[in-house]
Amino acid sequence: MHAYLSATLSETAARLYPGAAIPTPQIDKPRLPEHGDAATNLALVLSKSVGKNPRQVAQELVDAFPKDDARVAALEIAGPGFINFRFAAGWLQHQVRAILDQPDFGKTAAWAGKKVLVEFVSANPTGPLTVGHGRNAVLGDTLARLFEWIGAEVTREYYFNNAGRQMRVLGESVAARYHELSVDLGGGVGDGVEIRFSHPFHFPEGGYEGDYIRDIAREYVSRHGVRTDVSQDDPSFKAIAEELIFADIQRTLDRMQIRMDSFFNEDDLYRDGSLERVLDGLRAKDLVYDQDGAVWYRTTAFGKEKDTVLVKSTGEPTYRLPDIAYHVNKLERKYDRCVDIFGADHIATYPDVLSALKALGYDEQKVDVLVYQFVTIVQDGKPFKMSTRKANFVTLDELMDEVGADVTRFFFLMRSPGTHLEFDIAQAKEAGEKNPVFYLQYAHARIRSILRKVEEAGVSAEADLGLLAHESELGLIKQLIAFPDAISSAAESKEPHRLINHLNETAVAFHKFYHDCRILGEAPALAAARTGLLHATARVLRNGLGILGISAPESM
RNA sequence: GUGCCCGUAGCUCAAUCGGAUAGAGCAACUGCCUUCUAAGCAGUAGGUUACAGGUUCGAUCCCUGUCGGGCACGCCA
Repeated sequence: MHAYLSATLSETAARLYPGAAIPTPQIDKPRLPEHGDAATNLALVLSKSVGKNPRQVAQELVDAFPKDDARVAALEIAGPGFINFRFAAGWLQHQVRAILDQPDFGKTAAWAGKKVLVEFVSANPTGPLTVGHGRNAVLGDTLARLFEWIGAEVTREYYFNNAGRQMRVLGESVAARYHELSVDLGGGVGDGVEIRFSHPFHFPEGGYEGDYIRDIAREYVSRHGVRTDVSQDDPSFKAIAEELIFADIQRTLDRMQIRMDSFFNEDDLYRDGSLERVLDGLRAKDLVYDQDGAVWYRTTAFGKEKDTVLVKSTGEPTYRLPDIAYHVNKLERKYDRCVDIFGADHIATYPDVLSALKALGYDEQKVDVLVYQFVTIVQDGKPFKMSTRKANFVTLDELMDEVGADVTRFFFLMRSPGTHLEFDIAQAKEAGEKNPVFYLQYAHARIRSILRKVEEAGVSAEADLGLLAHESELGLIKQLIAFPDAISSAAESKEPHRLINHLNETAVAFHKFYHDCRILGEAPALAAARTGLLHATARVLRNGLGILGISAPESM
């Protein structure tokens, strides 16, 4: 409908004002129902170039508009020169049939044929996922789902590093706990027996203090027994830590309905020469130079105050070099769009990646970054500073144990990514009945319940949808047909909360319908028509909740 | 000190890429269950959109400045 209005307006304007440049008419949904079902500001935009006042332009457009009564019931001029359209009831009723005919109603082909990579979570396997990771994970996965609904072919990728200093400290932390445990066990010989290790052990500086490290140590003992000959830096400690922690992370993601398509190990970039290729390429552009034994990236050439080290004097790259190489790798894999999900703390790093990509001859416009603001954890009414290393955190698993996966996902999605999200643990735990996610689920459950009763009563499935003329019925239909636009808007803007807002409005429209219109007890033909409308509404809610990764319960 | 993000009802947040009278939820108050789920509905109250200017038909949105909060500024990741 919007496309039809826009195109017709465009033709009308071109016919009226042959010389003028006609912009693509913008069609909005007015906030107030008195302003009709769709509105355009075209007259206001044109008034200057045409040299007439906006109301006059609007009048001329309305007079010349070839009104198709089957679609548009009325055109009105309002305010400073808006043109408001009212949809024909017959057209609205017909849309219900269209929804009923499409199980995946809401899906569009806007990005058909596009390959999109969404990289998210990307937490190194040093500990369980915390609520801090939750926003990243849920935003990334929901964006991936949104992109799929506008036709894209999406890959979910998890980028990780298992070779750095943090992982070394992790392995040593496990080793230290293993040593303590072995002493407690008396070397496996018996309590109180003193055992001797051939190498010294100590808890590392800045080591990981969480209990999960002890769990890993216990698993180590159960697999290998007590070995007095290993040293603290034995690779077996890091290996088992990585294995078990990764398994834990994937379990957590699984609980949240997140399934990765690909895990990308940063170490591959070291092995296949990618880092050298990036350095050589940048050096050829005179953007890389050596100084003080280190290799520098000339970021001052792009307006930064200081240049940036890419390779330390120790010969070890900083994280920025593999970051660049990783994005080169993504673009080499021929993705049309590479979306990164970053917390606000990484906001300063990606301009370097973009400038390097451009310098190397890649289209950096294909890289698209969603930066979300931090989650502030509030516990006992006070902000709570988290640290994985100090074991000072709330894990996503603990959170889901308390409030469930649906509430967890919804909570991270309901706010705009750009604003700080306050996560009050106590409030989330007590959320229960008052939680906003239940409002949506309840609407769906209520519909399903009615449909079960309707089926028992034997209401005919053959519906004359032309009987849907009540204000609440038409209002609900208008809400339903806006669903595909809500999806593409949320996807294009990378703001999933827009879909939540829309679904909330849909639930409001349904509850109003429920309040005003009954089914059982009505004349059979009307009951059948309303049953059709309920099926369509349930479909929109179910599809919408599916995009959010939240269940649509049959009953509550 | 420099850069980025944010500032909207008592609290948490919306406001459809500059649109018409700035909206929800929670908290407060008033009504509605003999009828398909009251986890619902209807209503009342709550605002100088931090502040001061600017751009134009029109600004919560764009520009400048001030104040306040967060983050980043390392041969850490």
